[in-house]
Amino acid sequence: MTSSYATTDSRLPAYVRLRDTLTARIGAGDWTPDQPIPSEARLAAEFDVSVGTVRKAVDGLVDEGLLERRQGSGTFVRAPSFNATLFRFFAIRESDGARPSIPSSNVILRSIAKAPKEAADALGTDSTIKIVRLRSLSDQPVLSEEIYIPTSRFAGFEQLPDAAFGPLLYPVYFERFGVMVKRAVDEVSFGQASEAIAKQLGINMNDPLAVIRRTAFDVEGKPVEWRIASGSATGFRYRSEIN
Amino acid sequence: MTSSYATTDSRLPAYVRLRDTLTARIGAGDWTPDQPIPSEARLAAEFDVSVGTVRKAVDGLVDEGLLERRQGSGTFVRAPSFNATLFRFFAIRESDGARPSIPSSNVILRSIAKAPKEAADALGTDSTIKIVRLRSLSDQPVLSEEIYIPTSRFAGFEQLPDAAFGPLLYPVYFERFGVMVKRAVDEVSFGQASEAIAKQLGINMNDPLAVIRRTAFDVEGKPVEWRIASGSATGFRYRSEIN
DNA sequence: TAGTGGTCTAGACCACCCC
DNA sequence: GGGTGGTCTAGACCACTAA
Repeated sequence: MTSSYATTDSRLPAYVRLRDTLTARIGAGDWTPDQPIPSEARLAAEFDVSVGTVRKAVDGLVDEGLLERRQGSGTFVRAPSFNATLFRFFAIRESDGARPSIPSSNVILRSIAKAPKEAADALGTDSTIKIVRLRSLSDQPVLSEEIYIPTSRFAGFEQLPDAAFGPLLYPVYFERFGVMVKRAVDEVSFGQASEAIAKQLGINMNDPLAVIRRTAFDVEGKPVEWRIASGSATGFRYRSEIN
Repeated sequence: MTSSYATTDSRLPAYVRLRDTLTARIGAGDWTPDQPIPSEARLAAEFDVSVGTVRKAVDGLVDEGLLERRQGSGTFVRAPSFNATLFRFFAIRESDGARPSIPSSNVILRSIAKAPKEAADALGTDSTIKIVRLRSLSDQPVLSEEIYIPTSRFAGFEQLPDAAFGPLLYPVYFERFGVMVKRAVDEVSFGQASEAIAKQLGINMNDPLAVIRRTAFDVEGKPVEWRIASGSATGFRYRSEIN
C-alpha cells in the first residue's frame, strides 16, 4: 500500500490530510520513540507531495507535542514526554536544604467497579476499573487519588502484578495496553477533608483541601481515564501563564 | 530608512531577526489594530527577503498572539484580545436562571506608594503607584485586588479622573500610557481571610481564600504590573489543559 | 477586479549527527 | 561522507475581501 489516508478525506488541504494520517499512524503505534519516522523526503515521495508540505504537516505535530525533530538525526515520536503530574499543583516546601524530594506511589486498591456518575459521564461508560493510590513526596503523603479507567481499553488491568507499577501510571497504560495519553483537562476546586482522606493525608477532618478532577484523552481525542485527587490546600500552589 | 534592525543583530536566521524587528515595531505602536500592517510582499521587498521568510516570521507572531491574519484583508495587530481576567478562576455559580452576570470594578484607592518587597522584586523597583479595587459579578463582591505599577511607566496615573476607568485596567494602560500587556504569570495558592478582606468580600474572618499573585509583562518582556487578588475559596474553580 | 493571505512546488545551500 | 532536519528562494495558483 502507498498512502491509505485515514478517516479524514474530503477536500481539505494536503498538509491537513497528511497530518491526520501521521496522527493515526502514531496512535496505532506504527512508529516507536526510539526509531526515527521516515525522513521528510521519503514521506514526500510516499504521499506524493512536496517536502515543504510534509514540513508543514510535521510542524503541526511538533507544535502539538506528538513529534520531536532532531537535526541531523531525524524526527521521532514523543512518547512519554507528557509532563502532567498532579504534583505540579503542590509546591516543594521543604523547610531545610534542597532535597530532591522523590515522588512515590502506593496503590491501595485495584478492582472492577461501576463508575460513579461523574466518571461515567466523562468516560461514556460505567464499566470501569477503579484504582486508589496514595502519592507521596519524600515519604510525606501529598495526594489521595481515585482513578477510573474503562474495562474496554484496559482488560485485565486489575490482575497486573504489583511489580508492574512504578510511580507513574501513564507509561503502564502505554506499554501494556497501547493507550497513549495525549491530553488532559484538570479542574481545580476547593473542599474539606473527609475522615478517610484526612487519615490518608495525615491532616485533620474538615481541613481545607484542593481537589483536582482530571479527564485524560488519547491521541484520537477519546477519553481514557477519569480521576479525582485531593491534597492539603496549604501545600497548593499553581502557576498559570497567559499570553 | 529601510530596515533599522532593532537590537537583535548577530548571525541569527533572517526570519528570527525579522520577527524581532516586527515585534519592536508593534511594541513601539507603529501600527494600530484597525489598519493592516504592510502586505507580505511589501515586507519582503522592504527587508530584502523572500515572501516565504516573511510568512515564517509572521507565523511566529501569530502563534504568540501579537498578529492576526485575515484572508483577503491583510494582517493586523491584535491589541486588547488579552483575555486574562482573574474572573476566570471563579465559576459563575448563580443559583437561579442564566443571568449574564455583569462584571464591575470599584476603585477604592489610587496613590503613590512604596511597593512591598514581593512587588518590588517582581517589578525591579519600589517606586510605584498603588491601586486597590473591589471587583464584583452581578453586584456580588468576588475579588479584592491590590495592584502596583511603576511610576516610571505610569506617571500621573494616580491623578486620572475616576471616569477614565471601566471594568478593565489593561485598556487604560494601553490607551493612556502606551503600555501593552502581552503576557502574565498567575500564581494561585490558598489562605485565610484577614478582617479587612473578609469585610470587603462579605465573608467571615479566617474563611478559606484563593489568593492569586500576578506579574504582567509588556511586549518586550519587561514587568509592568504586580498584583495580589483574593476571593472566597468556595467559589474557586479553575480548568487547566495539558498537552 | 485588484490585492490580500493560504497552499504548494521544486529546487538550493547550510548545520548537524553518526558512521 | 552521507543522510537528516533548518533555512531560504522564486515562483505558481487558489480563496477570500473590499472597493
